[in-house]
Amino acid sequence: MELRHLRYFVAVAETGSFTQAAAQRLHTAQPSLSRQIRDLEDMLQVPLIIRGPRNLSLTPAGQVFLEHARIVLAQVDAAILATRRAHRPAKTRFTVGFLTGHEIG
Amino acid sequence: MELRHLRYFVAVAETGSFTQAAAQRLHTAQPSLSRQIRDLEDMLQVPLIIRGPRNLSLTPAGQVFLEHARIVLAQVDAAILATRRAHRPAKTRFTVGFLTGHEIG
DNA sequence: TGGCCTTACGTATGACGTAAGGATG
DNA sequence: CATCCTTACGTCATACGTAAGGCCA
Repeated sequence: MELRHLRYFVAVAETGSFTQAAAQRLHTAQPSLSRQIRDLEDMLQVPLIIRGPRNLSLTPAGQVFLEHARIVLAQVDAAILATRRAHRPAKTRFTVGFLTGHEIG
Repeated sequence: MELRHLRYFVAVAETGSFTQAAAQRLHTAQPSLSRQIRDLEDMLQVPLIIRGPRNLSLTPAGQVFLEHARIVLAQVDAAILATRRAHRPAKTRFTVGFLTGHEIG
């Protein structure tokens, strides 16, 4: 499993459509998206989405996975921010400089 | 960024060696691992590891990223467990069946 | 039959392995 | 010169796009 699967699944769940998610949010083709979601379900060995001809819905397991996936993706963003902040503490310079008096980045 | 990058980085950080991480934990070749870590640092635009000839150490930003990466990976595992449990609630069957009286999975 | 998802298939990006190179004690 | 990491390069897995095929109102 990779973050791509989480991003794709969240997009499908939130737009309620493979077509919408692919075109508007992921900028990819539907078949690729469909395949990745299928792969995700195969990995988990759990169906996440109930495909209807006109609309789709999440299984109970799909709703659980959606909540977790959102948290994971949010924490990845937080990790990036925190890491960059640790490297380049521009707006909190005193937290680095008040001891040694010199800058790192 | 993908989960692979987090897995690789954590393995390197915890073993303290590209060689050890590749052979013992990741079962891959060092050059591939080296490249993925480099890609990760390029994405973040933050150096994470200080390469020494005999040993390596983490930058402050690397330590921050390590903590976050561990959390993310742990939550992915938790997501998988929770999702499978939601699909196949064997040990808490009454939470599904006590209303409708029928089983899903 | 029109919209939506899936299957089939060819392409291409990139992850990986092998080999060679550079650096350090 | 022994060890570790990096660079170079060819190969292969697989993610992606296009086209065709169901399925259901």
